[in-house]
Amino acid sequence: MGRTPCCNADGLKKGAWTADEDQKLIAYIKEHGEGGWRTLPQKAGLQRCGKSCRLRWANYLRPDIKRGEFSKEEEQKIIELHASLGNRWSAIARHLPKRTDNEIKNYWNTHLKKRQAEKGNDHVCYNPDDPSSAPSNTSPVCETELAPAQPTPLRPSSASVHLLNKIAAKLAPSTCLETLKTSQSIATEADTDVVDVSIMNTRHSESPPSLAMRCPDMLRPASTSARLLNKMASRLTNRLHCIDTIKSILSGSSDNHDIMHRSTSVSSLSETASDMSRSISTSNGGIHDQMTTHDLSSLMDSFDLDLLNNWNGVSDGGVSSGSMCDTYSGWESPASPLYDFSKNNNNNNNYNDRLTFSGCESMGTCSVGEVKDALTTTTTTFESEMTTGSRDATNQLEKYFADGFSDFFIGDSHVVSAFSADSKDGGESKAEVFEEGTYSWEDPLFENYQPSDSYFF
DNA sequence: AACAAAGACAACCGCGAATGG
DNA sequence: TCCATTCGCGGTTGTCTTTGT
Repeated sequence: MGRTPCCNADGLKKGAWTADEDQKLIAYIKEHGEGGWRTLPQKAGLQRCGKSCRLRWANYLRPDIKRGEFSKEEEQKIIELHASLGNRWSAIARHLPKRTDNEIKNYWNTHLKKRQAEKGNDHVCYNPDDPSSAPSNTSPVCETELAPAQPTPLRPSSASVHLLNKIAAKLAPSTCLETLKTSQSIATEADTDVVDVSIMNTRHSESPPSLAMRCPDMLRPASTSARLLNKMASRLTNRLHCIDTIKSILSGSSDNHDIMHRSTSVSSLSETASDMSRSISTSNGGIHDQMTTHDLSSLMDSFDLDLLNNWNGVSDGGVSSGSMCDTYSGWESPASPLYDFSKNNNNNNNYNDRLTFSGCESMGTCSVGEVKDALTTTTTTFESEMTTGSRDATNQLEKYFADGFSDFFIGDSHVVSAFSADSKDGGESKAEVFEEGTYSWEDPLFENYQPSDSYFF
């Protein structure tokens, strides 16, 4: 089939971007989010092709990009990754927080390539298609092995918790319960303290045999409904630090067999929310009490947030629109000695201003302020997109769940809903199971609903 | 000071995979 | 299932800056 040119050259500007163009692009994306690159220039008033806009945004304007000198650690990491992955810059970039593939590529070509050649490292030109070109002490690493599934912290607002719970509840089938039960029993055997969510991953150096390993069918590619949600997730959260969390939540919508994903999704929500809760509350004692109320708005108030002025995001994992299942095959084991919140529930600990998160290698560390930004952007964007229905993806989602979106009645037997935890639950996260029936968030007695069973993470 | 060469990096191009009607 | 469209990726080019002569 013929490929249409990415843009009509007539009247479209090329070359260096001006500050004015940058501002237009930033303003548009701030308001409407990423995506729809083909129509974006016209809507944003830019005489550029969509592709140019996307590149400009992705490689230069995105707020979560770290620019400037590469550190020694980053250099070393690039060298190591290049030895394994070759010129797969996007894959390499996933391991370097806040660095773009283009930047890494340029840095390699202008600095490291020559240096490595001078050192006589023969893997400079490693070709993944030609294993013989690989260095003797390394072996080609497949994408699914190296690509980090990057759970990122999310602490939704109370409203967002509801929204996400609605989705999680709608998506979670009764079979999810078995996974939850299984994972809980495994965890009990392995660690009576705190269940690490990585227990449900396909690869974690210290995990017991994962469900996925025992049930390969669980990792089937996402179906149409999953694609729908993938699209929505990417539309809604491309620029967000919490993209992977939401992505993992939403990716649990695969139609039939990927229980693995679904259970991971539910636990990811609660796990990361719990981590976020702990990390923020322990790093800033002044807001701890507010966190226990599940009311993020008060938390935001305490930070004196100005949403429009808090566009300084943090790294996102990037969206690979078609590889959700691939990239969610496992959590990356942190290479650096990140603080493991899942093993430390002592809220009396004193933390530095900068926070680190277990299992979030791509994120590295971030400050309280960055967490705040991520929360702000995530919750406001997610809620507005969900509630206004102004975007295609949202419309599609609402259509998809037209029959009772506001309820969380699942199938014909159970309801599973993931809740973020607070101190009342001992700092843990839980999934609750309700007996058969229809439940409504709008019900004033909602808080009195009694689950028949609860599972803690 | 003038010019050329090299370096650095933003931006572009084309391909292929993913997506959706 | 087909096929037009969209998007992401990796290679390459263009342009500006720095360095050397």
